[in-house]
Amino acid sequence: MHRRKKWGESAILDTKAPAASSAKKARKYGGKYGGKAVRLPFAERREQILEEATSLFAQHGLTAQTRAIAAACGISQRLLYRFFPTKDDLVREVYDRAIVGPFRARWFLDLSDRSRPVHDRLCDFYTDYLDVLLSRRWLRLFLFFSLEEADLAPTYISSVITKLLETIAYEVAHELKVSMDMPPAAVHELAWTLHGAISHYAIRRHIYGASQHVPQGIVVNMHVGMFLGGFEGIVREFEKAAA
Amino acid sequence: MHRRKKWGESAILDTKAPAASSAKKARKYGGKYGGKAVRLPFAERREQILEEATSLFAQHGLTAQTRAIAAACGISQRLLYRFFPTKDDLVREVYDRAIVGPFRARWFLDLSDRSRPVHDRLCDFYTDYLDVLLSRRWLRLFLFFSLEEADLAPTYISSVITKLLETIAYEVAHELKVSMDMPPAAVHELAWTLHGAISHYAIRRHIYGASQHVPQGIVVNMHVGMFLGGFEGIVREFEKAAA
DNA sequence: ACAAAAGATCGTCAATTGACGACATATGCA
DNA sequence: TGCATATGTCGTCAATTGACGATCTTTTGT
Repeated sequence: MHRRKKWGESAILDTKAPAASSAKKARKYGGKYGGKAVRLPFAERREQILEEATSLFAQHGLTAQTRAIAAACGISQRLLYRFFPTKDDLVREVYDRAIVGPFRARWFLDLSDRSRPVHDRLCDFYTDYLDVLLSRRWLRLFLFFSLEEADLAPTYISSVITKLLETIAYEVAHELKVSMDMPPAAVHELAWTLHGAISHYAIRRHIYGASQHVPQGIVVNMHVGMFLGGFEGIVREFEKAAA
Repeated sequence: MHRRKKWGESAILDTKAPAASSAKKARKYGGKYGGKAVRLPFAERREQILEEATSLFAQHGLTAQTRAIAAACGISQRLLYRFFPTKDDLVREVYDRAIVGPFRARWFLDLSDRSRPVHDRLCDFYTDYLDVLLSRRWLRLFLFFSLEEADLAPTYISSVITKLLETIAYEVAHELKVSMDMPPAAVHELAWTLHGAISHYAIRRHIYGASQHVPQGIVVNMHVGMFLGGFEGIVREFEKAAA
């Protein structure tokens, strides 16, 4: 937001909307349309719109303009409304696809595979999780949704993440042979110390532009090691405090 | 963003701009002005504007309208431009005041007070830090700035936080009597495991609306305990890997 | 070949929004 | 008292933006 952007020079819509017609507006439909866009079948065009909308929302927030999305697709703005009744419908579908969609059911299986050390399972899981979910695009989208659409984000958090936290906590407890006699909320907070630390690592990398120096593998290892190293002590302390 | 908001019913500017004049626009200046706002000295009005702007930016993002800010102050929109040449100038000053301002120099002193156990120092520090800095308002503002104004946020992170991370890491290393023969970036990542975990706790509380069940004091204790419990092992492992 | 369906565009409307010129009124001070 | 100055408002402009009626063009089925 440098000074006021000069009128007509949009920061987002720089792809130059499809020819504003050289002749002012003399002829109405002077024989031929600008008809440039290649004709695509319904489903395909719809995918393309969702894809471009996702990118633009991730870059500029949910306020990214419908005109910019159309320009990115190489189509007229009006055409968007043949696929989505309102911008809000488009926004919601982007949320379902790009936020909730990428979650992998396989993660739960791999995390529960007790034939491998839990340390390795956690490192592998978070390496994958960072690449697939905690990417720059996903994170920016998620934060924009959380900040601007308070009613959508919680859905995602509560259901899937909770299950993930419980899986992690119980797998670690099993390998360390400690019992977890604490209320569910406490179990969640315990697992959040690892999950939150790694999530924040992704946030500072992708959102704040920091933590670029130490390789990701080392960082993941450090976080997992810290978690496993402190886990038993915390559980014992919790049981002592509860007694 | 439910459906399309009806025209004229702004989600943000609901304070009804100071009387749109009952009579359509018949009389131009019909003898008396609407002159409602109490007259304030320059500096005082300026403070008020910054305060209201901060609140609105935190709630709705940096796109909150100048008209809404003016309405919140009970003044005309035009008056804002007597204090800030452009909206962008207002935004930047809000950043300096509300983001960078609240940082306490005292934190560094208290963290370095070796007459107290480092566990207590860390718990006290993060309790205060959560209340003062990682509040809902500060966090939302910081995230909006990070997402929408990529050039401002890094300033804050790099200078102050780095110093904080180093202080914490070295104080813990001193008490645990371990040497820290590792590159600065690694020291930072090490301290980030605690600082990031707590920051993320604040984010999920204030931004995602989660983690409301376990009392803050317990959570802080858990994070600090986890950090101290895993610290030594990680440092040793790092030294082994480097050898 | 030809009409209906599907894909795509033009032009425009009304609300929003940052900015500002012109004008009004209260306050302080000589 | 009287005017210069500081504080404040009105009205409006131009660019932006979601939405949509009216039309045009290509494809498809018979």
